[in-house]
This record gives sequence, structure tokens and C-alpha cells, in this order.
Amino acid sequence: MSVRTRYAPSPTGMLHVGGAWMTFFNWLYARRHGGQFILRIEDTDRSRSTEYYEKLIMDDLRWIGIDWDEGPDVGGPHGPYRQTERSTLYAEAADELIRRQAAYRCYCTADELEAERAAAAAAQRAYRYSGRCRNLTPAQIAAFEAEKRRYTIRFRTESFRDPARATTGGWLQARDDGSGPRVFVVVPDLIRGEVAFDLADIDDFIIVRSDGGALYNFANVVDDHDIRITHVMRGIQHLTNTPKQFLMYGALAWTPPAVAHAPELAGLDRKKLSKRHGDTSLREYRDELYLPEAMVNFFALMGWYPEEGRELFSREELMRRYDIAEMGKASPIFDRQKLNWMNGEYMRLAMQQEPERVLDLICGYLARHGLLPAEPTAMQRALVRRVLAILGDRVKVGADVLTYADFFFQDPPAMDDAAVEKHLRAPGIGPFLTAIADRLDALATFTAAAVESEVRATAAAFGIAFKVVVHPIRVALTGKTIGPGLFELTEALGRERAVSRLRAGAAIADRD
RNA sequence: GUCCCGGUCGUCUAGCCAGGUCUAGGACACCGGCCUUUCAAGCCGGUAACACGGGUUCGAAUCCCGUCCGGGGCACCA
Repeated sequence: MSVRTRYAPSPTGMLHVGGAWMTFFNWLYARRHGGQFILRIEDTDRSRSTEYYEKLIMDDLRWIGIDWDEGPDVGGPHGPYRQTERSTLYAEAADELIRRQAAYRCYCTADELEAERAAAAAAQRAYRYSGRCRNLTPAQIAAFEAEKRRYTIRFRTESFRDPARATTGGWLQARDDGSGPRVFVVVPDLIRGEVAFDLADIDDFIIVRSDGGALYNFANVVDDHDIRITHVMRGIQHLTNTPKQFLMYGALAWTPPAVAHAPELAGLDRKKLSKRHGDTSLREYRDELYLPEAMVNFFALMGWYPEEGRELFSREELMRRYDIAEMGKASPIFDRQKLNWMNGEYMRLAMQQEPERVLDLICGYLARHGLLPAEPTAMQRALVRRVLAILGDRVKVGADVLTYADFFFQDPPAMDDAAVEKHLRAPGIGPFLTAIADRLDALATFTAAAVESEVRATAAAFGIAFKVVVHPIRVALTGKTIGPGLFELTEALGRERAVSRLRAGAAIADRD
């Protein structure tokens, strides 16, 4: 049977890096085994789900190179792929469970349930449904119906309590630690090994709301079975849901999929990655010029190391070697610094192999920061191309473009106060900068080499060491002390702008 | 409270299942040096970890037990 994995997002927000990370492994596993990857939209929470987010999520998924064989947009043989369009399926499955006496109607009101919960809390006990409606007589049911009470549907966990139903190798096992036989739901987790849950801890949980809507746990089981999902990889927070799901599979005489519970991504404080850590939506990384190939490589290395001594892997290599069983168990922390390094590696590669792609990216970035129009002219593009060439591997992420090259795109450049104070407001600098300006203005050919020889000659004429002279010029030209090679930068800036900035710098130097 | 999962350098991790070759390896970050007109890159070097306590064993990061710490579940949320 071919491998089928899925990702089932709720379209209530942007695709989160944690979600993208998990999705990537599901996708990778399907591709690794020549199987299918399916996208299913869990939009049962109608008040919060929007089509807008559904589209954005799909767009972000495509951006990191995740494609799907079946989904709401492309269809497929097991559709529909939106939960809101699958409600009859859940209703049928619920009927089937009732027919098999594996589920029952519960007429308890919210208040009654709340009272049970409060009692449990007061006694410092974990809340378990009392089972009050488990064995209602026809007369009691008739009475509730006459009252027009609404009912939920609960799963009858009880039917699995008989140790005789347990098998030795199966997911329902009887174990005896000396205090009598107890029945356990044993989840064979591909990452963690067998995880046993005492059936006594599982109550009769609700599977259908009083408004007829299926609850997540139940809908999930029905969907995964119907869509023929073979491997479910999800966050560890779902591990405790799994025994309940296995029970439902069992009651319906369905075979549960293989499951694997990966750790959840954490922030620097070791808490689950969330909004308060900032930059959690994948799109923010895209906007900051992180490359999808870098994201994917970085994702792979969180929780999984394919081979010692190497960290850079192409998507194809990852596809060839990835195995769920090798996944780490501990929550990785999303380390921006390592991502930055990795993105730099891929950025360098992209600049060599796909310069036009990088050019487009940078133009877009500059436009988003107001330094370039959305539709740059051919001349503006040419300047960016040139700037990119002299920037070289200084560009690791979008912000580097600004820190090293913003002065190309704004007149006058933003001046760093400390740099001005230190390098421009030094004795003798004013006349020197004026002299340089004059000489550059008179230069026959305005090239980096020519600029350099003029600067060296002027420094010699003034009796100032070359090294000492570089910084004031840089500050006058760029407003800062860091950046690309001074002479390449000057050439790219062009004679006119270079000369006027040098004169402006001289004015600052001479000012009292 | 209870159930479940986790715990190797600051971070990602290798090693753990099949104890010795681990005075615990790599990478990012950090620190120092070289190169150099600055920064970045590159090269060289450095700091830095088996959560703790008991076992078992000739020998434990690796096996067992306990403790501590962290995370998650315990909804008519997903």
C-alpha cells in the first residue's frame, strides 16, 4: 500500500513556522516513499476560518516547495477536502457507532457537566464524565426528548474495558502489575516507541456536539480513514488524543494509521513557539528574504541529522534519506542565528547560479522598505544589480541590504552620529575631503581604480596615512563605517553623487 | 492535582537501542589571531555539555530505579 500523509490546517491564521516544519516532514516522508501528500482543510470552526487564510496557507506551502496530490483546490478521489463539506460522513459514522452500541446520546446540560467538573476540581481529581447517560432507559430518553433537551453523542469507552478484548501484540493490551489486570491502549509511536495509556483514565468523551457538529478528534478519525491516510505525523500535544482515536478506529473496525508524535518547536524561553516570540509566520521569513531552500534545510536539521559532518542538504538529498524513526524527541528551539548563517550559504549560491532571481528578491525588498518603486525602471534595476555585485556575500538576509547599502537609494544618506563625530569631525578632514572632491570631479574616467589612485595621491600630498583617510571618505559617502569596498562603492555611486556627498561631508567637518 | 512526553556545550545536534575506541565529535553563535581601506567572507586557534542521586558492571552519556526541572493533555477548541 502506498504511503499517504497529510497536513490538515485550520484556516484561522497565517501558516506558522511550527506548522510548516511539521508539514515539511509529512510531505518529505510521502515523497521519500513515492506516496501521496494530501492537504485537508479543517474549517469546522466556521467563525474563525476564512477563505483568505486558506489561500495564504496554500501559497506559503507552495513557496517552501510543498506540493499536494489531493486537496481542496486540486480535488482528488477521496474528496471533498474541506471538513465543512464532509459533515454527512461524520453523521454516518456517528450513526454507525450508535448502531454498534459504541456510542450513545448524552442529554446532560452544560450546567450539569460544569457541576461535575467543579466537583472534580474541588477534590483535586482529573475530570472524568460520570457516565450518567450511559445506560438511559427508553422512558428516560423519552422524557428528555419531551423536554426538548439537546443531546451530544458520547463514545462508550466501557465496551473496551473487558480484558478479554485485549490482545498481546495489538493496541489494546491487558497488563497486570500485581494489583489486578488493567487494560491499556498501547500506541505504537514511530518516534517514541510504545506509549501505554490506562483505559481507566479515559472517560466517555463527546464526539458530536449538541448542534450536530463533529468534534475534532472524531472528524479526524473519520477523515483520516476515509482519505486512506497511512501515516500521521503531528505535534506531541496530540499524543494524549491518540488512545481515544484508536478506540474509535477499533469500534468502527477500522485499522488505525501509523502515528508519530514529533516534538513541538519552542522559542528561546523553551515555551512553545508563539506570537510573543515574534516572527512566527512563515511569510515574515519570506518577506525578510529567507530562501525556501534554506528554510527547508534548516527545518530538516531541527530534530533530524542525516549524516555526520555535513549540514547543507538539497531537497533531493533530504528526500532520499529522511526517516521518521530518526526524528529527535526533544523540543528544538528555533535558532534564528543558525538560520541566518544557513540562509547566507544559500544566498551566496543563488547569487552565483540565479542572479536574476536574487535581483528580483532584492528589488522587492527595497520596494517594501520604500527605497525603490514597486516597478523599478531599467536604470534602477541596473543600479541594484551593480550594488548586489559589490555587496557580495555580505547579504545573508534582507536586513543586510539595508545595513550595507541603503545609502545607494536615499539622498542624502542617513548619517550615523557616532561615525560622523569620530571620523568627520577630526582635524584637517574638511580641506582633505574638498581636495578629494575636486580631484574626483576632474577625473577623466570615473572607475574604482582611478578613484583609488586619486585618494592615495591626495593622502600622500596631505601627508596623511592612507588607512586614516579611508574612514572619513566612507562616512561622507555612506553615512556609516561599514560596507562594501570603498572604491567599488564610489564608482557605483557615480561621480555626481560621490562629489556632492564629499562636499557635504567637508561642510560638516568644517562646521564649528 | 493527575496522566503522558522530554532533559548531551548558549543553540541545533552526534553518540544511547546492540556499555569500553568518549580525556564526549560536528555545526551556529561567542572570544582571540591572520588577512584587510571598514564590515562581511575566508583561514587558524580557543571557551563551553552528558540535570541530580543511587544502583548493575572490571567499566555507564549509554542499562535499571528514584529525584529534580521543562513541556503538553485532562473542553459541546483544534
